[in-house]
Amino acid sequence: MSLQLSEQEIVRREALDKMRALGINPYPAEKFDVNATTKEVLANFDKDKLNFQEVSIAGRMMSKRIMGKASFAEIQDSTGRMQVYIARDEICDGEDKMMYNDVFKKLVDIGDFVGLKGYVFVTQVGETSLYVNDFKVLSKSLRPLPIVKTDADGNVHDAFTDPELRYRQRYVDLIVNDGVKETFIKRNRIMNAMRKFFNDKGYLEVETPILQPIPGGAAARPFMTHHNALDIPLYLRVANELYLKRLIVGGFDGVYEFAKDFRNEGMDRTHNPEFTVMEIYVAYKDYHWMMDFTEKMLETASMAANGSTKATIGENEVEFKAPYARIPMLTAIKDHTGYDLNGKSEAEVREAALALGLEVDESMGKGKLIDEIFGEKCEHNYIQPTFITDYPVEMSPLCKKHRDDDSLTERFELFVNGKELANAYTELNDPIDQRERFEEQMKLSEKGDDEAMFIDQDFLRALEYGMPPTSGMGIGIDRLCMFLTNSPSIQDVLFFPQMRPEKFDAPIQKTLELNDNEKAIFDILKVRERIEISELKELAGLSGKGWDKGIKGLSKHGVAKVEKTEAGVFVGVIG
RNA sequence: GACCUGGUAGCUCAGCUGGUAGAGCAUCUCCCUUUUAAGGAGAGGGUCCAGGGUUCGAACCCCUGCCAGGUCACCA
Repeated sequence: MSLQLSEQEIVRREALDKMRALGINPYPAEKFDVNATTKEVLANFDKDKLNFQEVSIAGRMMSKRIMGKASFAEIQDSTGRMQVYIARDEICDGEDKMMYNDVFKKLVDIGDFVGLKGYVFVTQVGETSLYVNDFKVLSKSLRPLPIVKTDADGNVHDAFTDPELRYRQRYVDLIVNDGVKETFIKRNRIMNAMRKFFNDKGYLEVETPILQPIPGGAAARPFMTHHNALDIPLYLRVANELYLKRLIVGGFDGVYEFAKDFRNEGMDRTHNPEFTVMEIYVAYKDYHWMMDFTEKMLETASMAANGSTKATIGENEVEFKAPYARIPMLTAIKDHTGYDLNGKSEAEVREAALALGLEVDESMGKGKLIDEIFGEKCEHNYIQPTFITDYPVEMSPLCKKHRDDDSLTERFELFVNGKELANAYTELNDPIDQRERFEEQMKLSEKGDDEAMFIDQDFLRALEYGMPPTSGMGIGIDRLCMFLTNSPSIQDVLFFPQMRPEKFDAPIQKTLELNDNEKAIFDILKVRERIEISELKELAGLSGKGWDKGIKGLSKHGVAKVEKTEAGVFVGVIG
């Protein structure tokens, strides 16, 4: 081990050894009984009632202010931080002042876990604090934490802000940055509220396969993997739609799943290769019903997150209170471009797209063109939650045709803050129509569309047994959390966003400037690691002088070592 | 994938037209029983992302690469 340790890391390792030398276990096994959190104490302490007189708290030491025989420190637990007062003669019995002078003052560092017992009081300056009379080391921290401070005016000093460090070392981000935990707690509250909303209606939470032989249910590029025992390719799911509908065929009235989906596509502020989607399917409903349902669900989620149906998203104030505007797609296009595409031919739609300055190509059919116009000219305008309804049939191969117009489908997407949040259908349950739609997807695939859907024969078989009229909806949980926590990047609502793997330094051959002789010898040693000296000399093929200089140089650099043993003289690499 | 910006001490950042590295906090030493981002005084700490090039001399200029962030494209 030739780890490059910083001065501060060395100091902490030395402190660890000194603790052990003093008979203090820096990593004790036994439990430490906690009977209060800092949050409870700060919220409920009343100096007239004299409550919290036998308090036991535990957490990380986050600051230390030593003033001779007494000190102030801050302890951070899962709920927050509070100040503690530690006086030498309180934590040390009799003459032995080791616990204060050595352990607390010198060997305990910022970031160490400690357990503290004592009573709560208010200092002269008016801060509720713990008067410590017992002090125990619970776990030593070997790396220095960034020290983030907030002054009386709320200004943050030395904030830990580098996004790369924050995402790669989320644990540090969570320790030192206020508000990070809150985002993830809200995420949990949002999902719990949705779950309760569904369960209260009697819908069943289910789990369906992530490893799928056919990645169906969405137009997206899948991740591929391989199962050894079956010797078949498997895909990570891009959606769970087709499996959930099979369950509706099977007789459930409502099923839902919070699912991780995987798409092998680009990454940016709103896309992570793995992401969470909630999909729900309810029998005997249509997309109008689903709009009512979605509104109420979001109202509930917003209340759970923020205690309000209003949410601030960047510059915008968004109102999640139902009902939301419902605008057919062609109306939206007419509103924002002036073109009425109702009943127009593909050629006419293409003309309109060109006139609007869009890039179009021959492979784009009418549906794709309409979608393109909407995406470019309309989408970003919908800041307040808005249902855009009735999409062209070509764009929606799993959606039932519109009851009044068979060039359209009974589909809606919900837009919030100019971005798509949810997608829903009156589900296609006509197995013959479904087979034709899949076949159209095949044609697209043959034309070169690499995300056209595969034909899922088993799914078609299931539909042939009969699926009740059903409405289904999918919502991006990460995006919803971004909105409800006002996070500008998906990375802020994922604990561990995908990053290029970090390279950890290989300790060997760093900072070393080897000359040619040294290099010739070292190249052999890298492979052999330990080798008899005369064999090494022969393999290196150097002149007598070159050999001599090379091997001495390597020893001096500390990368190789010559050892004389009973069995002969050996050269080994020093890791 | 294209373009823009950045990578300097544990953290946040300075570093001018190139002259061989600086601050605050953290760390270490000493002094001090109630201090509020910070008690006082002093000290140590750096492969300036990596590799090449230009130059008497490079953290700085040029080239290549790595990593990250942003914008766009692709994509729900």
